[in-house]
Amino acid sequence: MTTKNATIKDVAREANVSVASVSRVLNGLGGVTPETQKIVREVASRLNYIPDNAARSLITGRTHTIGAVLPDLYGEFFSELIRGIDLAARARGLHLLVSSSHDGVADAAAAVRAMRGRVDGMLIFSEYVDAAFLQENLPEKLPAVLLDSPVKSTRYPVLNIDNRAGAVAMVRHLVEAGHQQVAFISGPKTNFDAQQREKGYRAAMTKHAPGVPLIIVDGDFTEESGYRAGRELLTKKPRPQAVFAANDMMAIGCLFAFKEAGIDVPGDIALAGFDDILIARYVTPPLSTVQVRIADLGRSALERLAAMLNPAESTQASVETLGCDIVIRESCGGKRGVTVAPTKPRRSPRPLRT
Amino acid sequence: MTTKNATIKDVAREANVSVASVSRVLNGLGGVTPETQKIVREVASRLNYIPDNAARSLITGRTHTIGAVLPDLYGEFFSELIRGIDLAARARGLHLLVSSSHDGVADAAAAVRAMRGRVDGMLIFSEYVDAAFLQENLPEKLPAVLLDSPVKSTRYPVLNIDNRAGAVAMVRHLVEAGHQQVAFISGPKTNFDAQQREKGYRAAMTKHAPGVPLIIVDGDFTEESGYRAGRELLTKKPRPQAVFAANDMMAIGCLFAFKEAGIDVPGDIALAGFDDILIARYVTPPLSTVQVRIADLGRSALERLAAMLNPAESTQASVETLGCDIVIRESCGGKRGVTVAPTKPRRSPRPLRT
DNA sequence: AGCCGCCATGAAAACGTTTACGTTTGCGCC
DNA sequence: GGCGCAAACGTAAACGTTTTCATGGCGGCT
Repeated sequence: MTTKNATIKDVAREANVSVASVSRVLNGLGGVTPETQKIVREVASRLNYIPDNAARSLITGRTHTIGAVLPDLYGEFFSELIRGIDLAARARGLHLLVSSSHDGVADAAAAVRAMRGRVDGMLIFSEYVDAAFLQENLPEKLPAVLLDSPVKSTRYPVLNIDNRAGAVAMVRHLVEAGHQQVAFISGPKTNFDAQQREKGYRAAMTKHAPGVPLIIVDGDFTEESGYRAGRELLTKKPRPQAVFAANDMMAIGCLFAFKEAGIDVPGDIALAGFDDILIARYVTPPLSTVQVRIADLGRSALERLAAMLNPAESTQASVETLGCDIVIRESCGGKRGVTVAPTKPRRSPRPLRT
Repeated sequence: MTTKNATIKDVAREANVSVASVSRVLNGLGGVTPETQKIVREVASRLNYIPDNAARSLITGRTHTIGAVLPDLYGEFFSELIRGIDLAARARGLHLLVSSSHDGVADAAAAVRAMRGRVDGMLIFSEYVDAAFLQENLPEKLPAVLLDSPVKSTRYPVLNIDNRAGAVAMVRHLVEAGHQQVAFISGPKTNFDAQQREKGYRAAMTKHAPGVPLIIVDGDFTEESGYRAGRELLTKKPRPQAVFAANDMMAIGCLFAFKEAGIDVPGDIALAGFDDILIARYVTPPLSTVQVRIADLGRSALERLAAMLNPAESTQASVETLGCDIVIRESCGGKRGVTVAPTKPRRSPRPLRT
């Protein structure tokens, strides 16, 4: 056993051929006799030869690595997203360089810059990116795909979650289930998802419950804000028949406020959230919500990016939108466990470690 | 704007110095006049020069990247672990190459091999690794740290969660709270964590409730198996006074079985789990459990690895163990919300996206 | 005044590949 | 038997750095 790793030269010498031939064989370029190929392969595996990626990247200009820049995501959302990306990347023989937990635009910029030259393309998921940001921090010709972003770029494809349609579907369900007065607990004003969800609520109310006054209480996506919103809603007269929160955590906070006040859910008031976090099905009563197919988002984004890397596949920037499904559980008094929109089986709760 | 990126040669030419001097300035090696430094820096930033990582790696043999090979982890555990690793890596100027969702030894082996030459070191978290696996798949001299692994290696440091001590602490708490007959729902027989937790249960019972017969029901970490175990436990005579499940999901399944049977928790029977998953505090009653500081695990592992990369810091293989805290909630009738073991503030539930 | 040594700098080798280009070989065809 | 062509293979340049070593100049010391 030598202490240094074998290089292509070692293989060439040992196989009595030139380095060019070794390279040709190992990259399957052809122009080499089957016999020579056999010998080269044998020697290569005998020496346990692995091509040096740095040298290869240097000459080819490709790294076979894609970078993912993600914000400070929590729990399921983060893990599902990475899962989707990772699986798709592996299927394409790409590696995944991750930089997560970015809070603030400077942080995100640093992450993007640090990846320069290390990746062939980037997946960027950050509320801080806009056209100027990209212009400034992204190398001229680097392919990139934006996730869940309001940016409309002619250069980069954007993949969004159809928050608006999800919200519309849920409001429609609530109204059709007999709850005309649907109140809404909004998310942070600056958050893109929150904005879209509120738009969906407004649009759906206008369409499916025309003439019913809108009730909107501010929230910020935290359980705490949901709790406060819940208490506030109980003071409204007339009391709304249903509450739709812009995310599950707020819905849960709201649920606690109702419980505390002795208000029965769904008997006295119906409740629904958004995201379908794992907890949603474990609170009492289980929470109706809008499910987002996060892993799909990651997978689609990666495939989109992979297509850009391959000059053969012609691609153009576009904004694509991934649908949501509504999941009806007891909290809104619907038929239990019925899923209304077309849905895919979802990963069931599982142990942390297998 | 040229179409190609500036190289060190461009900078050298433009600044009327040699490439060597540019390199020296940009790497802060000294031996260059302040005036020259100034000029070089100016030119470099004017040309927007970014050193090519491939070329740099080729000559230095370092990538400033570490690889993380992870199994099919779920939700919080995965995201917290990555968070810990990522934060520590960023602090050290290291990049993170992730390969997750590995099921099976072949999968893990492929992941490890694929990282060859792309990373300076590896973090390996997989129940499939053993001494032979490492011997076979890991390059001779590549530093690596093993997470949550039974492997005792003289070559690689191992970082474990102190499952045993956590279990002991919880059993002790249950017994001291007046529940002598503590039953245990075990995890998968082959799972390292599950084994350690069971050992802890056995040891603690022997020590703190000597003479009390052990009651152990099989489970496999799923909610379903916890439910079945719960039903089985209700048939035991005498009925145990407390149930300790090897993870939270089983405890929750068990809780549902008890609810269904009209058994009050904690009135009729106390209940505790392990992991402190987010759901634990949202079920009714909130679940007592053992908290694992996952982000800490990731951070420690990375720092350990970083130390190995630096030849200056002398390091030797060792097995280190990270403590757990027990978190007492209503499900075991303890003083509500009291945390017994020393604990750190934990990230509170937060919105999926901020 | 001469010498020694240090400091700033430059020239060039080295890292391990891929690939453009040139050379040999074998073969078929006239 | 000579000629040309294609297939197989080799040579060497190129990629963009870091780093070793050599060189020249300058100041201080004897």
